Amino acid sequence: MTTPRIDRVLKEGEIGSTLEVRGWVRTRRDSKQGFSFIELNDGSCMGNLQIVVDADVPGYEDTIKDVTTGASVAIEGELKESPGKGQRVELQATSLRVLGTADPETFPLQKKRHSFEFLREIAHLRPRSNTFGAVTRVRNVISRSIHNFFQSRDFVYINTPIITTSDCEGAGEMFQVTTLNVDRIAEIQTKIDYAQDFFGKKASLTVSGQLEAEIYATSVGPCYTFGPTFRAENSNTTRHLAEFWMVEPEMPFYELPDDMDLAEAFIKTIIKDVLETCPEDMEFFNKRIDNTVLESLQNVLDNEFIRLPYTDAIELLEKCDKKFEYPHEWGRDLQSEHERYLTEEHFKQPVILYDYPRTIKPFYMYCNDDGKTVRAMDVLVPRVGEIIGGSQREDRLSMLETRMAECNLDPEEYWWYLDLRRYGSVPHAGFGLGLERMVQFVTGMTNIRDVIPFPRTPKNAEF
RNA sequence: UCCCCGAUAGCUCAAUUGGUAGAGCGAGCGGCUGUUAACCGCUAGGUCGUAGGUUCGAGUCCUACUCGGGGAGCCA
Repeated sequence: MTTPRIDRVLKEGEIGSTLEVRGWVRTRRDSKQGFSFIELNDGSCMGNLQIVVDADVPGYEDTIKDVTTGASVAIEGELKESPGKGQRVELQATSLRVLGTADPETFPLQKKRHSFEFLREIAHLRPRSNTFGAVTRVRNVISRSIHNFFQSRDFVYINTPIITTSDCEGAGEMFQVTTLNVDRIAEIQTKIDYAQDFFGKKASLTVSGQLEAEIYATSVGPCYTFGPTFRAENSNTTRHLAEFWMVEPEMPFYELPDDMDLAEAFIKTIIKDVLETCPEDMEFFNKRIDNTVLESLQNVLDNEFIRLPYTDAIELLEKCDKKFEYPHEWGRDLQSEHERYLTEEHFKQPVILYDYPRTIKPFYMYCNDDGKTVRAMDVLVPRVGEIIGGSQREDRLSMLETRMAECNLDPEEYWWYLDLRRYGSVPHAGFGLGLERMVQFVTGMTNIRDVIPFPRTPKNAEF
C-alpha cells in the first residue's frame, strides 16, 4: 500500500489503486444512516481529497464522531472516479483511523474565512488554513528559485555572520547582543564596560551582509548571501519586519547597468518559477486575495523595467498633473506617494531609479563624476514599492575615505573594508532583495506579517 | 515614533438623544441529503480590551494605558 501526498493523488492518482492518505480534516458532511464525506488536506497542495466513508467501514459508528475539523486521520481505501462535481477522484475508504482528535468546542479554525489579524494570533495553527498553506508553499518556491538563479550562474553561496561587531553601515538601528547581566549592572554601575562582554566589545545582530559579501566577491567571485537580517527600527507598517530574510548578491567587475540587468533577470526568473510551479496557489491568490496579481505578474514578465535617473524622476514629478501631499525637490528622497505614482500610475510597471543624490545615500556607493550623485539603484514595483536596493560600490580608496569623512564614520572601524580598496581593488556592485517583500509582491498579500511564519515586529515576538 | 480609526459571544459584526446586549457563522443535539463554505429545527454561549472619571444610570461621554488596522517616516 502506497502513502502518497494528496497533491499526487489529485493530479495523477490512478483509478482503482489502493492507498493510504494521512492529513488533517477540513470538513465532514454526513448522514447518520448512510455515510460520510471527509475533506482531507495534508498541506501538499491547495486542494482537498474527498473521502467517502460508508457505514460498513470497520468501527464507523465509534470513529466517525471524532473525525471533526482539525483532527488528524489516516485512511486506507480505493481511488475511484468521483460521480460528484468538483473533483476528478475520491477515495472510497476501507479503513479509518483517527490519529489525533481536535475538540470542536475549542479548535479555533473554522471552515469559514478568518481575518488575518485573528490568524496572526494563532501562528501555530494558521499554516493549516488555505491562505497560509499557499503562502508557505510559494515562499518555499521563491527560496528555491533564488538559489537556482544564482547557482545556475555559478555564484557562490556564502554565509555572512549573524552577530557582528562592526557598529556600522547606517542601514538601521541594531539589536544589541550581550551576555552581560544588565539587570545587575543597572543596580551597581552607571557605565557599561564592553571589554567584559562576551566578544570584548559591543556586538549586534547584522543589518546586512553586504560588506562581508564584498570580501568574498573580490576573492572567489560572484557570490550571494541569503539569510536573516535584523533591524531594531520602530517601524509599524505593512512592509517592515524587525527580523526578515534578505538575499544579497555581490559581483566583481560589475558596474551599475550590469547590476540592474541582473536584478531585472532575477525578479523575472522568480516570478516565472512561481507561476510554473504553483499554478493552483496562484489561482487562489488571484481569486481570493487580489484579482490583479496574475495580470500584474504577467505584465512584469512581458515588459522591460523602466530605467530612470533620479534627476529625470524629479523632473517628471514636477511636470505631472498629480497633486502630492509632500513636496519633491532635487536632493530629497522620494516619498512613498512619489514612488507609487511612478510605478503604479505613470509607468504601470517596475521602475529602476538610479543615480541618487549622494547626500541621501550611504558612504559605500560609487560617486559619479558630477560630484552630486552616486551609482545607487532602487527597483520599485506596483503594490509593494521598493523591493530591491543596490549600488555599484566605491572602489577608489581616496574617494571612499572622503565619503566616510562626509558621513562622520571612523576609518579605523572599517580598516578591513578599506583594505579591499588598498589591495587589488576592482569595480563591483550588488543589491539586496527582501524575501518577504518578494513574497508579498508575488502573492498579493498586503501585510508583510502574513508572509513570514513567525513575524517579529515592535512589541510582538510571540511564538 | 507621528496622524487617523478600532477593540462587544469561539469568529465576523450590530446596538437610536446615555436607559441595562442582538444577528449571522461556528459549536452541541435532532432531522434530511452523493454531499461540495450543504440544508432545516432547537440549545448553550458575554465582567462590552484594561484602569480610572463624569452621571440617578455608561457598550455608548471623558482621560490614560495595552493591543489591532490604515497612512507617514526609516528602509528590504
